Amino acid sequence: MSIYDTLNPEQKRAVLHDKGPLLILAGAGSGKTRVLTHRIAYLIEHRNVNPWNILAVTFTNKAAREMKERVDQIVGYGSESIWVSTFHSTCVRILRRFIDRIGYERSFSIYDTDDSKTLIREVCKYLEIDTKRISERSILGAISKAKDELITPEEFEKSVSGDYMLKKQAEAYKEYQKRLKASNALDFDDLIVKTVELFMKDKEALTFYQNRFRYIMVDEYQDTNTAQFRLIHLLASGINEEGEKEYNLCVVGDDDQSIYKFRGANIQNILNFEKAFVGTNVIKLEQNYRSTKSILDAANEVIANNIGRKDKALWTDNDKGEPVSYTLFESDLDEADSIISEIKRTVENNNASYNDYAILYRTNAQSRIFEEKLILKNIPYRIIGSVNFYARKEIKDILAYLKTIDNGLDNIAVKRIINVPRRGIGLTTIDKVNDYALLNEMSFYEALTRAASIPGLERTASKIIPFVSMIEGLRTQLYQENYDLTELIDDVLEASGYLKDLEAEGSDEANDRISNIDELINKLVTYVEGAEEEPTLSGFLEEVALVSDIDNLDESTDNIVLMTLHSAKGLEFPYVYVCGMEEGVFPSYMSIYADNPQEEIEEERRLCYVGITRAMKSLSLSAAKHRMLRGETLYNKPSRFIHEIPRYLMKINMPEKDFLTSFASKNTSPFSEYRQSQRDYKPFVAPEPKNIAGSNIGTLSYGVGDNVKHIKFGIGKVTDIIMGGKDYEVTVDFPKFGTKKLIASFAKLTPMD
DNA sequence: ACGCCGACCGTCCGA
DNA sequence: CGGTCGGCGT
Repeated sequence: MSIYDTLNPEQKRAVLHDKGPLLILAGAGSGKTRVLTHRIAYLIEHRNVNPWNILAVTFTNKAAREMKERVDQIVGYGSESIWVSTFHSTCVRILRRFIDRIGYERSFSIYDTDDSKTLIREVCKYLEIDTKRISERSILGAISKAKDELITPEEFEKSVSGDYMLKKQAEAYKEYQKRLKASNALDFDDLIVKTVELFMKDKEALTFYQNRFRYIMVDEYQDTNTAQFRLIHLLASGINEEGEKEYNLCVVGDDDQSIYKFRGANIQNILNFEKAFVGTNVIKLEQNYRSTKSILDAANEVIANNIGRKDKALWTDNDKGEPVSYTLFESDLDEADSIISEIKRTVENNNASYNDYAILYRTNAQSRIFEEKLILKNIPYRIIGSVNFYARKEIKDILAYLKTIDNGLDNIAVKRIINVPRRGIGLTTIDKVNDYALLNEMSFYEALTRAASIPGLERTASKIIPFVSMIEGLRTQLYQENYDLTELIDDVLEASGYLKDLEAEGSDEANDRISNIDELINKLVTYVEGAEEEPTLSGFLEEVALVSDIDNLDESTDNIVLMTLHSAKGLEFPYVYVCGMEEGVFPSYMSIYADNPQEEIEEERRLCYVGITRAMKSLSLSAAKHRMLRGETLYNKPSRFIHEIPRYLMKINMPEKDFLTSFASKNTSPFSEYRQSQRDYKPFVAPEPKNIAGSNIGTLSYGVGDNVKHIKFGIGKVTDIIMGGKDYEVTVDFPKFGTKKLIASFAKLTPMD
């Protein structure tokens, strides 16, 4: 009996697939990680593939780490030479070696979103862009979108015609990119873009990696953007010994779990994979090993409302389990309170432990209310993602010191710390130095070194010089032999006076900051001790830049975990609570009022599908009749996604008639009718209660008077709904086809808003 | 140069 | 609501 005998037939086919492109459509919980790891093992042990020739790309460090561990457990030898890493780390590794070929220095900095924001702010100021009219946010969004699509500043500029806003965005993109280059820095998107650029411009570098990566696996393929697709395509297009292109590319994904369109994910990458790679083998993994029947059925029913999916049907041999629970609370406070009390009760009755639970929500802001209750009740918890450790001020400050030492061209880093702690160097001084630097085409830091000769700085030069010599001193130390990186951070804290200032302050907040800095020191020590190669300052800084909060999730700690639905992708929990299931919250109002609501709502629905399929044993959904958002009370009706789950799969914790009428209640959004109604007040008239009788066969998403769409008859108006035996009979007036009586479950009528 | 305070504002998801 | 920014006084 071999390890491959434990696989189901489809899994086995995927694992034993030999050469050529392979697309694995892996439904939620269908054991895709298992397939990937076994496939790697199979290639090494039975196809004599050198582990060195395998590249596996994931989206998070956590996924990469887990894959490494699992491969290690089943492969006899050589697992350490398999290259398993995220898109971004893969690119950084490649660029650290070859980026000088496209005109950057190999010690480049990586800018995070904060740095990008600071930079674009400078750019807007320089270009005199009125950020009231064109927000920095929208410019950054446009730049990021362009980069995701591999559009250069020059191409962007050419593509815009008369539109003022686009013209300004093009200008800003150009200047932004120029300044990144001057700072020898890459933003997150650049990591991919510049690697593609390198491969396009330098055949030698490309061939080097094509020869190295003979077998490529990509996880979560549905979330790749155009740039990432291009990267993978380039890498996989190597020539084998026989002079042929083999495309030994195996991608795993699920179009139903594509939830990152907003950051450029291109669903066509998975939908058109077979066209992009001729001769693709497609394997569907449709057996779910994770969830109960009830949970899986609910997920299937919800996602069935999306059109244009790859055809697949997830099933399970698992027990039916408990029905999905749904509760409509009075308020967000009740919701949080009740969910936490319920968890506490179950855990205290020894029926589960805290780390069996996840509370999922649409937006990070929703975590606060839970956190307050959890602290109050003294329950251990962990919130993923709300405030990234590395986004904290004190951490960013210390890192800026390290970046300045590492890459003096990094203007954002230097400017951040030039007056932190206070050295009496104010804005006017900084502006003068900056002007001088721009005029003489040098970095901000270099201008600082010449402060004494900058006109108008005769007085403040005396404050700048000690700063420069401090940095120089630290830098010299760094290049000494046997100098330990962990000493450097201590020296920075000491020489800058940063720690002394905090200690002198003595407030709770200052003490918090000190312990955060201690934590950063710990991370540096861990890095130095665990580094695979010689630990370097650049190495530490890039590890820090590319880490996400989810990477540090430790499932063995006995905590309730709270996170967004996005962060939960790829995870599973015995008990899952999805809260805030209200129109305007989930699906978000942004999607409801978007230019293309159909498309955006479908993405929200996929997110809902992801949420539901995280649950193994029990799934609880909840909504609140009203909740507080930015100091305003909103009245939202329950989410359409609740409505899309058939009634028979749910246990509803309220009277049936309240459940049915709740969907007809008023929805107030701060961005549309609500604000408007405050200005020109119209008394609110409740909509007619929908003509739906209580039943156990599911509810309709439309009522009498609504416009609905029929696949053949088009749009019509519902004039009557009657209960007929075990189904609804719906009467609809179609302008072109007249009045039709339709059976609801067959007719598939979709409501028009 | 810097700290305080009130006005204003923006609203999601994330490596 | 909570963060940021700009004006003002020291």
